[in-house]
Amino acid sequence: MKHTHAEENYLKAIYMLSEGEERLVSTTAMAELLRTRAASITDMMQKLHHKGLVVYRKYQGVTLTETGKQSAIKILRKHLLWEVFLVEKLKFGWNEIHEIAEQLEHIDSDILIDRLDHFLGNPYCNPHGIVIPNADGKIVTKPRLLMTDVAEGTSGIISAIKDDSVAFLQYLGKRNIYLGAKMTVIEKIKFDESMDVTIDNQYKINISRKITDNILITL
Amino acid sequence: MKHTHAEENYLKAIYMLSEGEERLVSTTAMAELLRTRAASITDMMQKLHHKGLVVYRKYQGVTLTETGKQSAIKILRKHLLWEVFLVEKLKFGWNEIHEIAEQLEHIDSDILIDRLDHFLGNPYCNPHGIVIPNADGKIVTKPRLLMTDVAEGTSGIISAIKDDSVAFLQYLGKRNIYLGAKMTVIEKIKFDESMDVTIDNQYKINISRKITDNILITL
DNA sequence: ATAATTTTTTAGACAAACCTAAAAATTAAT
DNA sequence: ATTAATTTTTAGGTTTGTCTAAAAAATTAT
Repeated sequence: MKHTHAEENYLKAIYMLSEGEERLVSTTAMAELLRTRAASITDMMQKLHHKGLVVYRKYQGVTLTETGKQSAIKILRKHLLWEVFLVEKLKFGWNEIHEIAEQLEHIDSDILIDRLDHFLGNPYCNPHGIVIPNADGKIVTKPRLLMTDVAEGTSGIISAIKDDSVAFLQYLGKRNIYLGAKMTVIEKIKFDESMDVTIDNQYKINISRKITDNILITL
Repeated sequence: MKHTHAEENYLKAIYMLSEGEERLVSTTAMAELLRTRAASITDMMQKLHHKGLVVYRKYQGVTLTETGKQSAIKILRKHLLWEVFLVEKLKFGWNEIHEIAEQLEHIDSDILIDRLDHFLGNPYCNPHGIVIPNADGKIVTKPRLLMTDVAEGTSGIISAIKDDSVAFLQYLGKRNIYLGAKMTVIEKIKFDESMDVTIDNQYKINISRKITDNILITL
């Protein structure tokens, strides 16, 4: 099913506010998030109810139907993949990407998203660490480890960075540390809590405790 | 100035139909191109006239004002850059890209386009050889040469491919020949009219007359 | 030059997505 | 348990972009 621009925004908003659960979402909460008026929310909820995308009962709030949820997840997937593109390929800072991704998420082409996903190396999550739903709408949450706690000899895929300051991002860029890269702990140095690691099995670098505290990996 | 989705489509249509010249564009021509009705065109032309983007006189057709032309060129630039992205980065075939680029061209962010342009290596033209206007709306047409006619020792940037069959595109892909690559004629072989060339000064390959007939370069 | 044809415009409607202001329902407070 | 406050909905209106059908202008044919 294809939705209008506006419908997509509402579906995504409900999904965000109910955090993937069954929780009822209130009209005012949505109005605030979407920067619109409560009356507009009501209008749209009635429309989406008729379309079978939400369950809406007057004065009670809404939940997504399974169909509606799948649509919302698809939009979210697009949003997150474009965010990865903007950061990893176009070198945007993390603060600048949301607004642009809000536009890009409405581009309608399944094959485009497939290819973008592949082009980006099938990233596990966006720069902020939010897990990207896979092509069939499943959200596979792998356990994540703080780099600091990884044992010697262990490899993992860099899947999120906690600090999003420009300084840190530049540090990472210079050392070719990027989302989706494979990082392997070669040796942990007790003295200063730093560690020697390799990136993509290629070259060895030493990263300090401050750095390891800000990198999350999936095994 | 910011325009609506629809306004942008109309501006681009006028620009396409007048081929960058002052030529008057008729209502029916636009209706056909935009797959809409003549009455809708009239409505929009009156609106754009009020906004100062076109000069419209009843029953006489429209032309773009300088402002309107600059807007149209900006949209075209975005369209063409996204097409390069789709082909060069996401490996789309040339037939599949237009529809997607029609959507992407409406994404509103100057910085996004700047960075995309840079990411793509500031391409001179789209895969079909249409020149991409630069950031300040100028269309710089460099003379283009058929590869076949290039003298030994000469280098140029691949700027268009005439044949867009899947077979040819695959041939190019395999040999790492892509839009924007630097091609240098090492030796022209009289016997079969083939030539030895290097791609990006890196490796030498031999390309037949049939190939050179389908590659255009700018010096 | 007049009639026939085609093109273009006007007039009036409609759907989508929003709004404001007032009414109704729910929730909180005494 | 009423009253007060808040939330939500309804009713009616606006803008954008589309449409159809009819009128007007321009073009082409006789």
